Amino acid sequence: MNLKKLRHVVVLAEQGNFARAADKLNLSQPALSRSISGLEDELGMRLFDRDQAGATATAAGRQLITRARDLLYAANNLKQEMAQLRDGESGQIIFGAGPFPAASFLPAVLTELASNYPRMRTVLEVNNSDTLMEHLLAEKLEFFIADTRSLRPDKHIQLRPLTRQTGGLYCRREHPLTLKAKLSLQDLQSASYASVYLADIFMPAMRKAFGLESGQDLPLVTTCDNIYVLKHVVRHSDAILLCTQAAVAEELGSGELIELKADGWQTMQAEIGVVSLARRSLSPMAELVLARVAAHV
Amino acid sequence: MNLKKLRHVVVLAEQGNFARAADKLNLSQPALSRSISGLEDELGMRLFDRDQAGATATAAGRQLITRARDLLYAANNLKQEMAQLRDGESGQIIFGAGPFPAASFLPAVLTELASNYPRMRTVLEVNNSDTLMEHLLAEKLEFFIADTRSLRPDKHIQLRPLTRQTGGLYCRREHPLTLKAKLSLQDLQSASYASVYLADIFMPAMRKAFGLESGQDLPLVTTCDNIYVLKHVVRHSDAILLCTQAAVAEELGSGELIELKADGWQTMQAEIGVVSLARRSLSPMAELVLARVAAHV
DNA sequence: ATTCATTACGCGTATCGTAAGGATG
DNA sequence: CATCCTTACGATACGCGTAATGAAT
Repeated sequence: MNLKKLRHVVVLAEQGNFARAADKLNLSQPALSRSISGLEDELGMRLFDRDQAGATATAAGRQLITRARDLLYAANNLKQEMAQLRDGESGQIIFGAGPFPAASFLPAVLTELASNYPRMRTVLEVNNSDTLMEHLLAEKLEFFIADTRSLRPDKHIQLRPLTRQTGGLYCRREHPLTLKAKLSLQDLQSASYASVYLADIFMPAMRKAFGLESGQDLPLVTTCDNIYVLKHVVRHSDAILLCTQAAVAEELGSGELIELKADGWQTMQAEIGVVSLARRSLSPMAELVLARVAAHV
Repeated sequence: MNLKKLRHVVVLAEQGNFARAADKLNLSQPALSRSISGLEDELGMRLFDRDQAGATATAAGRQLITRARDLLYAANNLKQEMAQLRDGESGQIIFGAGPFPAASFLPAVLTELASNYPRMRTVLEVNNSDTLMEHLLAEKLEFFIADTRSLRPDKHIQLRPLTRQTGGLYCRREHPLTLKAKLSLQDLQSASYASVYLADIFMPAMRKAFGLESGQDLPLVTTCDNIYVLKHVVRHSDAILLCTQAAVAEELGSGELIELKADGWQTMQAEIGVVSLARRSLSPMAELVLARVAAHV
């Protein structure tokens, strides 16, 4: 007994005639005849009485048909549900992002997803890479998008490079340093900074960029993984925001924030990539999200 | 997508390993592998992530599995239900019987069915042949068992002979005619009778048996299709019961009723048979009932 | 080397379509 | 003879098992 034969039974009962039913099933009439009598043999009962007028379901046939209808309906639903899942028309995707992606391209991606796939639930966790990695390994996230430089290679982890974002120093228009024609590393060293949480691995590079000795600390006054919070701090204080350009593109455009450039300052680059579990395939929805991300990068 | 593949998915998810799942499915491991990846291709999604540890369902896989379980459960129920229907372990059979079968072998048949097939619903309509025929043609009955002599041949009707029952005249022990050594047709003519409803077609034969002219009426005082009612009348009056011997076997055995025999009286015989629709097959339950009937005849 | 899974290949069964064969009005 | 359904027969597709292959520890 399989779904195909059940469908044959149902359609035959509806049409009351082998030829019409076979036609509707895209089947030759003898094939339908065999299919039905095969099922009858299997069940050990007549399901239809045949005569020149056509076919009429027996009592057993009628009982089978009502149940078979339910079964076929459920099977159809299942198929549709799977198709929706595949096409991102339903279902849920949980992923993570570091502060820079979350502040640059991801808002636009989420906006697009929300309008084009209204039935798809998207959950985004914005956090620092360490926490994201922890959650990924616990399978709380399907993947995350973040600066991948601090990630140590791991065979359980799969890394897909996405884009580079150039870093910079950004301050408010009224910042004292904007008055100077030229800035030196000395000027930068004496300023105070706002930045996302920086992994220890970055510290040597940062000290080098700022011309600091290995014992000296970076002049960070505000650390927060939420770029929007940092932006607020920088707009209303003399702290300088240390982040990627893409994360402040809007404020640079409106003139709210201004980039500071100093002689000898080495521009740094964030390597934004997709991090996922090596032994877990990405769901169709995840692939869909990543495709939209790629389009917005 | 078919039930077989759904079962494969469910068992694989349960076992978490192709080899064990294949074993449980009585399948070779490569066959299961092909089955799963075939379904994955069909649905356009990965359902399982594989590695050396085994197979783990993806989000889509997990969703499929929960629905597939329901579907397989329903399909199994359907199969069992059909088997029960076939074996008479459930379901309903509605059939009819004339007064003579109802008073002779049918009580024993119904008793046996009730104890051996307690989950089978049996509905018996006891009535005269004309009414039974009407109900059969309206498909209110699946078949009926009755005296078939009055039935005119009809291509829509199928007739299966079952048994003959010899007719006779039965009265109570205290009946005046029992005092006479020998009875003549004259004696019978002056008595009064109780009988089931007799079709017009029988009248000439009855008149002949009683030695009556074609104008004369049969001396019937009580007509009822319920033999038990007639028996009561006969036990408490001088009416003579005209029926088959089988219908009064018990009362003859206990001596409550006595058979009257008259010179020149021609014994009549009821032709008991099964009447069903020619273009409707009998259900397995009907066949079961008829098999038990045959054993009791 | 062992333990997973997949791919290759040959085979048997199931299912199909065409064509021929009843049965029935 | 027209209209049903069933049987016969050859072709195809599908699913299976065995054996070979691949990947990972």
